[in-house]
Amino acid sequence: MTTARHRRIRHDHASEVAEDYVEAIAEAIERSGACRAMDLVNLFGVTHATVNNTVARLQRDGFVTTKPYQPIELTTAGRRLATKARQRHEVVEAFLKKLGVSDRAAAIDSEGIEHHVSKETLAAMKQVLEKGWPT
Amino acid sequence: MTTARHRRIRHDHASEVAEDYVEAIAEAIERSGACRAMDLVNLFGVTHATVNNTVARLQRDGFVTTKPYQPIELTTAGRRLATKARQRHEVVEAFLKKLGVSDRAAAIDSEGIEHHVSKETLAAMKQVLEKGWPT
DNA sequence: CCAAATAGTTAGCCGAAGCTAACTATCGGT
DNA sequence: ACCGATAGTTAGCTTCGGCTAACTATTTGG
Repeated sequence: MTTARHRRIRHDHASEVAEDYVEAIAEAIERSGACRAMDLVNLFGVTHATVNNTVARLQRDGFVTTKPYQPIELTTAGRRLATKARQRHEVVEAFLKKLGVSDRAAAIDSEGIEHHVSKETLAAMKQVLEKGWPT
Repeated sequence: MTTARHRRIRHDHASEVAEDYVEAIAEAIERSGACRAMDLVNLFGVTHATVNNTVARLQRDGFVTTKPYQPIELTTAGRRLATKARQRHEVVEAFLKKLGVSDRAAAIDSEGIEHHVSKETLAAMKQVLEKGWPT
């Protein structure tokens, strides 16, 4: 029982970085047509070497494809994950704002929180955004 | 700018485990008078070796003291951190329940979320618990 | 009271996510 | 057309939070 809980926590953490990267890659592609490693370097504030490592893991796990000196591309699985992550992110951020939290704090907190929100909690937040506070 | 954000994320993660452990140690002491490594083994579903490593880090960082074959004790800093963590945890969990999330999901989600909730968001949640939904 | 069960320690391994340093490749401007 | 700047790669290191295996210490029950 506790083992399952524990594995969940570890796995969640392992995939958080993947979600963040894939989300960022999708955004970069939308915004500028392509995602270069430097976009991720600038966004996450890590070195190019770290971006390389992480993107290599994403490729290994089937979320992106890369060719030397070419932009990073998302696979179908990568696009799916990116969409899911962004939707969750948007709901959490909007919910926090509706709660009365400042834009700045909502932006920061939603980044951390989005990875830990279950389907059920997400649905409850969406409900509030659409229909207002519960009775 | 992004560098600061990044460091925050990394540091947050580093201290998440510390918070979880310290919170659990405080609970065990309250419940049974003392915290043995086995309590943490059972709670987190990790091996005794892992608990040993982690507790060693907690000691290095000044949150607990240990002596061979003795129960784990909290330092003042450890107790302070445990109290803070538990308060946050309780607020988040109660808030989710008030949102209409099931007890089960609220318990699980609050564990992940509590570490990412800023003072401001926590205050907003507390406000809701005390005074009801915002207008 | 002693053996077995339980608890704690130590050593050595792994993968993830960071880093620096040194290198190579590509692109732009004169 | 070249050279410097920018971008990408590779190698090797660190810490954290996991693990197994082998050991030692303590507690407990027959």
